[in-house]
Amino acid sequence: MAKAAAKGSDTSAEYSISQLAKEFNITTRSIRHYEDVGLLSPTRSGQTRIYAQADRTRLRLILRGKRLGLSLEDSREIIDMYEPGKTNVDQLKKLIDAIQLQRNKLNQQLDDISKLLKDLNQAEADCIDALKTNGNQ
Amino acid sequence: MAKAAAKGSDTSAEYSISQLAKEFNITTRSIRHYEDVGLLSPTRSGQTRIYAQADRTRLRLILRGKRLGLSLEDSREIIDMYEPGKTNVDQLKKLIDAIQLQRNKLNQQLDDISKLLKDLNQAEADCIDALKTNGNQ
DNA sequence: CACTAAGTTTACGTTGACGTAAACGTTAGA
DNA sequence: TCTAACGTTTACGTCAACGTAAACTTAGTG
Repeated sequence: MAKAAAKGSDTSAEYSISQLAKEFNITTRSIRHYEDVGLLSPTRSGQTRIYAQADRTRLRLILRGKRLGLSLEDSREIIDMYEPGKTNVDQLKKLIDAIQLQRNKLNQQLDDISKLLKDLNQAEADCIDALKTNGNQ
Repeated sequence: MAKAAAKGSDTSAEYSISQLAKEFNITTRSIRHYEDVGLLSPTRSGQTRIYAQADRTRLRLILRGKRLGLSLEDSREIIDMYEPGKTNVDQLKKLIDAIQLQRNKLNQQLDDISKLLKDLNQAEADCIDALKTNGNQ
C-alpha cells in the first residue's frame, strides 16, 4: 500500500529500470549505458536506480535521436538545449546558434527523406510494372 | 587531348578516387571502404580505380543514407531496390514489402523531425526570452 | 634523373554503442 | 529456508565504420 510508484499521469510517478526497458523495448544495459555517458541520472533508493518522469522523457528524446541517426553525444547536446540553466548572455547566443545549426541539419534530412520517398515510389512502380508483365507471360 | 574524363553532364564522364573524395568531402579511405563492403565496384585502369557516373550516383545515395542514420548495409539494400534484376515474382513481392517497410521508417522519421523542430522552436523562444530579461537588467 | 603527387595493398588501431558474462546483494513467496 | 526474480558493479568482447601508418608503384615535371 505504501507503494512509491503511482499510476496514470501522475507527475510524481516512479519507474524501475526494467519497467523502462520493457516500455521502450530496450535492454537495461542500454539504460545504464546512457547513464554512464551522462544522459540520465536517476535517483537511488539504496543501490537501486529510481527513474522519475523527467528521466522517462529524456529517454524518449534519446530514442528519438537514435531514430534520426544522432549519436548519444548529439542527443545530449540537444536535450541540454531544453533546459538552459545558462544565465550567461554569451551562452544563450551560442545556444541559439546551435539550435539554428540543428534546424539546418533537420531540414537537410527532410529533403533527403522526400527524395528517398520519391525514389522508393519509383522503385515500387517499376516493381509493379514488372509484376504485371511477368504475370501475363 | 585524348583525355578520358569528359566534363559537363556527359554521361560517360569518369572520375578518379580523389576527385570524388573532394567533391563529396570524404576521404579516399571511406570510398575504398565502401568498395570493400560491396557498395561500389569501379572499373580499373591497371590498378587504378575509375569511377563512372553510376558510381557517383551510388555514392550520393550512400551519403544520403548516412545523413539519415542508415548503416552501409541498409543503404546497400535500398540501393539494390533501384535496379531490380529480379525477374522472379516472389522477389518482386518481397521487394515491394521492403519498400513499404522503408516508407514506414521514413514516415516515423518525418514525425520525429517535426517534433524535434517544434521542440527546438520552443527552446529558441525560451532563449530569446531569457536574453530579453537578461538584457534589461 | 631525382622528386613530387597520386595511386595502390596490407594491416593494425580507434571510437561509439552497446552485448555478455561473472560474481554478488535484497526481497517476496512456496 | 531456499530459491527465483530483480537489482547491482566490474570488466572484457564485439561490430561497424572508418583512421592511420607503412611500404610500394607509376606518371608527370623542373
